[in-house]
Amino acid sequence: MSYTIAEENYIKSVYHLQQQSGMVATNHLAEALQTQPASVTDMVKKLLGKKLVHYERYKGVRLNAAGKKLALQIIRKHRLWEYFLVNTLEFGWDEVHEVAEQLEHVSSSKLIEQLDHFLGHPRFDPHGDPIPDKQGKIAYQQRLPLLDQPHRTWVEITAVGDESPALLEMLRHHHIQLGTRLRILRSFSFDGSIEISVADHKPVTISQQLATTLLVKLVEHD
Amino acid sequence: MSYTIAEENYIKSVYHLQQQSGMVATNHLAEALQTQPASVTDMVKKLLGKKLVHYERYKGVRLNAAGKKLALQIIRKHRLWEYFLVNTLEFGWDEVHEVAEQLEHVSSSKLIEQLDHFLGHPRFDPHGDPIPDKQGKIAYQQRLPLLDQPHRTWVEITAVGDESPALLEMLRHHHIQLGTRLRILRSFSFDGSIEISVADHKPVTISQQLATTLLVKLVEHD
DNA sequence: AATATTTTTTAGATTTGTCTAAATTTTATT
DNA sequence: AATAAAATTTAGACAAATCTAAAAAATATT
Repeated sequence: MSYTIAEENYIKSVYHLQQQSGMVATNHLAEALQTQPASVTDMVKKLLGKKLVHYERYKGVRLNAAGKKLALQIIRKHRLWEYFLVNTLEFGWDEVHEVAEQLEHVSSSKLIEQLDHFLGHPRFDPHGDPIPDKQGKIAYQQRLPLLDQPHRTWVEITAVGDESPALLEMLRHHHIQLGTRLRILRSFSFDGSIEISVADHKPVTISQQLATTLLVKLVEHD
Repeated sequence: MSYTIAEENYIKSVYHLQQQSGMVATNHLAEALQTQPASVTDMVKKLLGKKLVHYERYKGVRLNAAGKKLALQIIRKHRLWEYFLVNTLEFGWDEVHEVAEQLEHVSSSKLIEQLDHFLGHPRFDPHGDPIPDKQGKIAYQQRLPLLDQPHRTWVEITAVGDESPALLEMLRHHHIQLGTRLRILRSFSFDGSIEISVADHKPVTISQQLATTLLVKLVEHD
């Protein structure tokens, strides 16, 4: 079976939306896809016909096993291409989404497996989101807001909460990227900002907003 | 201006067909695109509306300057992706066309320029066809049938006449690829086959058909 | 519980790219 | 030059994916 670009985009959106709310509402999907609720109803019926979703009138959609499998394949392609764009073609983080949206719809299993091989089977994309493997299996990793972490404990950046150029600029300024190790030294109650030390550089202060956007895992540091 | 995949495929086909016959016939295009003549007429009118072609009823189509420019951009993308698939992702020659047909429609000028840079600005694709540069300029190279070349003169393979797996298998068997140097030692009138020496290996005999499919340029050999 | 509001679906229309069948024009043949 | 054959275009239809406006169902409010 092969699917149209529109179908694939719906499946991907349902997947992302149902991570939060078990059943996805028509209006919610319409907003995510920047389309009209009536169009969503039409397409959902088509996906039901193709046995990719569970659906009952007025109740919402949910992927079935086949739909989930397809969603993971598409997300795998999207994130592998993002990794390629950033690591091989030297794109910035903030420039990859739109292009990956197009590349993810190219259908060739050989292409994607060879790309995966060439890239060295990466498990996380440039934003820290996991890349499903060929079987759809996802590697999990802690993604805790930096702000909530205990002081003086070493942590490592695992993901970022948004993909904006503004955040990228900020992180470059502070020499922070995925995998960077740092720890909180103290926090300021005045504005919620925190003082951190990145690797072995001298301490710097970052805003509460930034500290909330950075996601980390706990690490043992030597 | 941006164009649909269908429009891009028509433009590309017109470009290739008009290389031979100045004006492209409706039936000819229909056959190349595996569609009906009536569909071609419809689309050609649309391309006329977008000012990409010259067209007169019952007379045929021809690209104008804008159409040619677009065609060269698409061909550039197609051939750069083919080069990538063969040289970076280790595809065989004969496996790339279908995938490149999809990749060529991804629209992002940054993508294609970064890809070109990563690949080292190749000027010829894996079949020996020239890759237009950013401005649409094409590098020319001799493409003479090996069969017609004078005996004992060194030549270099510049292109191949088809993209079949069968030809690829044949060339791998003889250790021949693009850039390989060889010369004709003698020819046999019985079946038109020729004896050649490839690089400094011992002489082998190849069929007339193969010798016609291999395209070469003359080189000075030391 | 009745009514108002929101959400969702249905009905009917539109655009893109295609099709078949019939009509028209061009080209070839007698 | 008349006629036959081939090529091309027109007319009308269809599937995919979307839209707007109206109807129906579910939810919230009084």
